[in-house]
Amino acid sequence: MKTATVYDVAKRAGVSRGTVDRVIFNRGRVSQKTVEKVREAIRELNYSANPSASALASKQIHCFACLIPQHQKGEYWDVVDEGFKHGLEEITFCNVDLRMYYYDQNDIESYRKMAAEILELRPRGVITNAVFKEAVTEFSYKLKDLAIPMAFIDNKYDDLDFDIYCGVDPYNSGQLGAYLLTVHQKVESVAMIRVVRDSGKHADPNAPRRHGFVDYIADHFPDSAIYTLFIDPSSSESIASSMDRFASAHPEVRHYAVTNSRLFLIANWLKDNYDPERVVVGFDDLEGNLKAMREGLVDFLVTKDIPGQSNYLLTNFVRNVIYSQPPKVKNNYVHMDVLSKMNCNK
Amino acid sequence: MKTATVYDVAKRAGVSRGTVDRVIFNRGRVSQKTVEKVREAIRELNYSANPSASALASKQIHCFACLIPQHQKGEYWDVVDEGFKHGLEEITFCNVDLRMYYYDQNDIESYRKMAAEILELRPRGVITNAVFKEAVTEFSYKLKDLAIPMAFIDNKYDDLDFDIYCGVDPYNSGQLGAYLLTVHQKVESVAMIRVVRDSGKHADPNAPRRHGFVDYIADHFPDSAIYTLFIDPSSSESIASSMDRFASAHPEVRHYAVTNSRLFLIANWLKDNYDPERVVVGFDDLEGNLKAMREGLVDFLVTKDIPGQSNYLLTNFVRNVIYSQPPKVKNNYVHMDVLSKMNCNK
DNA sequence: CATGATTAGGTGCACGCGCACGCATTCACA
DNA sequence: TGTGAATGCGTGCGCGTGCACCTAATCATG
Repeated sequence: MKTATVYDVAKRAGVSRGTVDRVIFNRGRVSQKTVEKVREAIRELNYSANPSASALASKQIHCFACLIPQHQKGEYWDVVDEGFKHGLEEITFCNVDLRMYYYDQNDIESYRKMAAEILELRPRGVITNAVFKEAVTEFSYKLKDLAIPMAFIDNKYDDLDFDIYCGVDPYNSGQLGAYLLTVHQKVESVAMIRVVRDSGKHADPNAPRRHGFVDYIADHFPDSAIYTLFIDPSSSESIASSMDRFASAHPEVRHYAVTNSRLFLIANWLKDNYDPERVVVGFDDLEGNLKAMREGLVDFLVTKDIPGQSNYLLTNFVRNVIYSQPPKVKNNYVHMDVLSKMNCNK
Repeated sequence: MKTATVYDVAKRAGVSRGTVDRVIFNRGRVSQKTVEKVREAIRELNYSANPSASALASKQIHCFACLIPQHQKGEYWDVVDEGFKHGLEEITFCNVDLRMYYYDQNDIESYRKMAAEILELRPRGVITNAVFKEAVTEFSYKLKDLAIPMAFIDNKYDDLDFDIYCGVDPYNSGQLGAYLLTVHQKVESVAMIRVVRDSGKHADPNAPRRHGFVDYIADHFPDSAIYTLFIDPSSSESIASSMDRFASAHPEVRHYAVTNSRLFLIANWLKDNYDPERVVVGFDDLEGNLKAMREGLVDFLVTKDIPGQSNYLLTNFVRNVIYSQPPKVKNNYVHMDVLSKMNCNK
């Protein structure tokens, strides 16, 4: 079965190809009556542009902007970034130019500054994550004024307007971590390791995951103690001493969970203080975390396909925007994956 | 940066576009010297055809054939099939016609018959899985004679010629299943449930997985007994009675593994004879298996992205064949995934 | 050496679309 | 009523390929 072309639509509507083109792209210069005739013909013939021909003919470069946290090599957002790069390659034929912008997770003003730059760029679409409620909300409203669609990656604010989202259900991921930490066991006390942050400024993005974790433990082991332990990522000596202090204060604790993505920070301590009885669970398959797992220091990692997620989001978002179609699924909750020493090699 | 076109290649090689075209598609009618000049120019300019323009210009329909086991709705190969369908949609602009052929897993002659039909069709490429060593080998040789490339899905024969493979490492998956069955526990005896087959005719495709499972148990629990229990998929009453018989003969066994994909066959028995102390592990996220997991009858499922795997294989294979490029990675070992009650909802 | 077949290579067109340009007709306003 | 601007619509070209068709040179053969 042959698909309809602009020419078919034009013939059916009794106009020329140029007019059909103007209607499709809302370029104006068409009378209301004609617009409706053309729309009708498009609907009747179920016309949609041949993507190959579009890409070939259009010399226009579709500019998209992405605003995510700045990061070091190997960190969580670095892997997200890779996924975007990879997705970009998949849609080369769409002539997409993806501009990356990075903000400082501890500085809401840096987010605002980058957001302003993006607004000036007037891209066809924007991807960002949910961090500073206030700043993201402002940004979202301004984008809406300019009719620029927006997508959330990794986490989102449900009350804002966005086209598409891709990420895991963080509360559920916390529950899964707790399940794996305690499966087939009796548990009396659990240590939950957090990273100190300049937390006055913004909501901790890991909070929902932590809540899932805590709720699961409380539900299934109501008599168990949950200790929270803060470590400072900027100093490895301070990490070791924090861990030492905790371990000697609570020698009975065998179950450790790191609810953020940086389990690798305590890998050295786990190695230097190895205890075969200890159970350790972490999140996200960063290279450092995987290394710790291969060394037998970690029992389970809860993760997901991080680059796959950003890849998926980008390619779908771009397609939606370029061909002005609504997303098939707005909220894409990615599948959580469990890694153990037996399946942690890519 | 502009990508090179055929025209650029032609200019560089000092020939015309038509000659470049003949070289790329091996249409002959070009002297050896010129062929090399053109190849050289292609390499230097890192030329690859613009997929949009190719798709637009080519009216040719690329016919591919796929030969996999016949199946019922919801079974393993049904999910594989879905992945192919989905992949086909992603590459609509490539004008691919994928013809599906199905054989009877218990009848090597049915494989031969379908293979013969495919040979007559002369497709651009063939996808199949490794089942009947003899028949697949014959098929592979005949395809090679016709210069038709071949891809393996799910499992493979390493000594045959194929372009690309996609599947899990089955031995490793068996090990992972054993690990999850026994993690954090002392194990004295294990039941391994198999499906009776017309096993004289062909090698059991699940053998490597079973070996991985058995080896892991033997390595980590040398004193543990491993019992093998056969069930007959065609009769649910016989399944129940087999299970009953085994359970009363070996009441001490708490660890059950189903090493094929049909854990769902014993779901009813597990429910009717529920034992909170029992640990159950299975393979593959078929709908029936997931249902059993949601009902709390199964502790872990080892699986992978089944449709994703076939989708990936198809899209890459087609691209390789159409643009006559070698695959980036020939052996694609897909990541194994662990499902528990906490992450078994899509 | 004549003749036809074969080999090596070039050229033109169509694919479906985006977009720049061009040409009428109508409208606003002096 | 004349004139320039705005409106409504049609046409032609080019994007990079694939492929059918054409030409010139070479070769085999009697």
